[in-house]
Amino acid sequence: MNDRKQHVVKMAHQLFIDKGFQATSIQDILDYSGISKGTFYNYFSSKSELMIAIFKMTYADLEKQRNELLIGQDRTDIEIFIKQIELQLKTNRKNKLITLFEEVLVSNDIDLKQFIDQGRINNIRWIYERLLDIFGETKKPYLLDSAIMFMGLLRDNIKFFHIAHDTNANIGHVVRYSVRRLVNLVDELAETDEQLIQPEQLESWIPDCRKPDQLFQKKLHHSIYIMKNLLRHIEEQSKYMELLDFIEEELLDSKSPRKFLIESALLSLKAVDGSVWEKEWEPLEKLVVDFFKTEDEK
Amino acid sequence: MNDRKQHVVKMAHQLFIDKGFQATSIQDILDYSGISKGTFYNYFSSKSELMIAIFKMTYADLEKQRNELLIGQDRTDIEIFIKQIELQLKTNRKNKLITLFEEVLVSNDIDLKQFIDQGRINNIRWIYERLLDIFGETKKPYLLDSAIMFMGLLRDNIKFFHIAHDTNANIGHVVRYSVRRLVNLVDELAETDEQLIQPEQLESWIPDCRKPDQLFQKKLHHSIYIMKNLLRHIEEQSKYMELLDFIEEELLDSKSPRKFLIESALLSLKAVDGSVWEKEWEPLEKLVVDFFKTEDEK
DNA sequence: TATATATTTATACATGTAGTACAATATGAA
DNA sequence: TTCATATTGTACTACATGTATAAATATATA
Repeated sequence: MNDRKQHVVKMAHQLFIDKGFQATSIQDILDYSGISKGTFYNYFSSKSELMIAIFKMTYADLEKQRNELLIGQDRTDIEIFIKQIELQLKTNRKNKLITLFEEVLVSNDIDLKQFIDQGRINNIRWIYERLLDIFGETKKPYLLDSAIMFMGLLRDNIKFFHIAHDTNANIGHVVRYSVRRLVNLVDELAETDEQLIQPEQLESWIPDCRKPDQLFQKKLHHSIYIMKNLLRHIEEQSKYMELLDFIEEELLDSKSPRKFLIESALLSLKAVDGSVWEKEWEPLEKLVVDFFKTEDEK
Repeated sequence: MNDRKQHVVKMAHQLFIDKGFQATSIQDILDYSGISKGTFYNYFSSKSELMIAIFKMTYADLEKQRNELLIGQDRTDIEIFIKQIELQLKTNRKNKLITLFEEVLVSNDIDLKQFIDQGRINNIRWIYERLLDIFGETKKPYLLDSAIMFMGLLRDNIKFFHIAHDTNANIGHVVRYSVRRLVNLVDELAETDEQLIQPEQLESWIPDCRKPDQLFQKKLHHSIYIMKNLLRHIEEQSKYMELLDFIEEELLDSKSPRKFLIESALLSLKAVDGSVWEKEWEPLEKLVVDFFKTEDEK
């Protein structure tokens, strides 16, 4: 990434921190960083992509600092873990990451959502592995559950502590309180031998080669789901339902989906009236086109 | 709210559930519910206001169902609490409330944010009070912390359980697992005598300093409800109904209720005949007087 | 039934946003 | 200097929220 681009990222991040993601327009970013629209879209294909760049940079930095805390230290020392969590919280606060996450999670941008979700899962995984360091193999079956619940209770403790005391200080106090709950949690789970989610599940959550495919699946399913709902009050709905089902099946289950059949089905579907319908039909068609484009490249 | 308006709310809610709040344009709502733009803006001043209407309706319904579960039951029975939590989760899922909350929290609409935040705090308070029923006064100092952490860990348990098993079923299993953690949490906090946030804090969260407190709201609503019933067999009832509605709305929803208008409305209402009526009119007037007295003190 | 009042519709309009297209211009290395 | 690449400026499309208003329609009342 060149200096100029880096500069835009920095300026945009500042604007996002000050005004929020949604409230910052592209024009704001252009003015604030002194570039033209053309250059912006040369760098990033959208505001979302710029956001991803910001997240990536911030998280790379966090990870680096986080690992530095471990250098030459005892991995089983829970005090180091506490310091790492505090670091993470401070980074979050400094960069308004939580707020930006939330904003972004609702921005109708599936790619961006995917990115954030993956980030969260990575974070859970990091905590899980640190807990494995600290509590040892014997507690392993309970540590994914513990990691998940720890993140949940920590987040809300921070949130409401902040509301109650209206201060950013004393975060350390909240972290220590929450970690004590975590320790108790692990002990109790081991004692009663209760497990909600197996740590092995983590492996299937990690990004792998099938990920883009899964994303496509999700998008397709979502699109078709919505269109089915729209059909509810339309005559001949069953015919169109069948067409939609056929497209989904042919694309997801068939080894070599028959392009001509799917295109014909799409055309028949286009005949349905209504502007809402039309607005939903288009992305479906785009999905199909993209599907066959990448299919040809293989 | 008249039938037509109700119909619009219903159709819009469906669209929000299917496509999300942001992704649904006003035009979509117009098409789907078959009204014109003029009518829409006659009903609601914005999409946000429509959203508030949806939230209010859904939550009123949830609260009703939730209380019905308690009728004739033992408040200390944790099984009832579990049923109530499950009900809440099901309502959330059915109405995509979590998603809509998140969407709305970033919509640059202060009133809407305020509304949602208050709703969350109310929820915490409700849980706190139920925990007080279940665990008793002796555990009181730890129950607000417990309520907060319970909400946090429950939410994430549900979320990741859903990711892991890709199913909406077995919510009950997750709830029970989480409630067992809650019980252990309360015990442990009492044993080690640790406290993060004092339950007394709740009181300061409830009244948004500009809005009347809940007790006042309840009293007002009750008083107006009774008076409306009395009006049933009286001529010009609709005029008086409107006056009553106006008073309630102006006192509860307006940032700076117009004293002169409310007093004038009260005077008009006094004109209704009947000794029973008079007996109900007086407490209402007292409520209003008290309201403006405390308002002036601020 | 006739008339006044309120509601609803249809349409045009103002404003703001994201993103595209493209010719003109600047920059920097061979 | 030349040539490829980066950048700019401007115009354009498309779509969104929300306002304004005259005309049509429905409702209540006398």
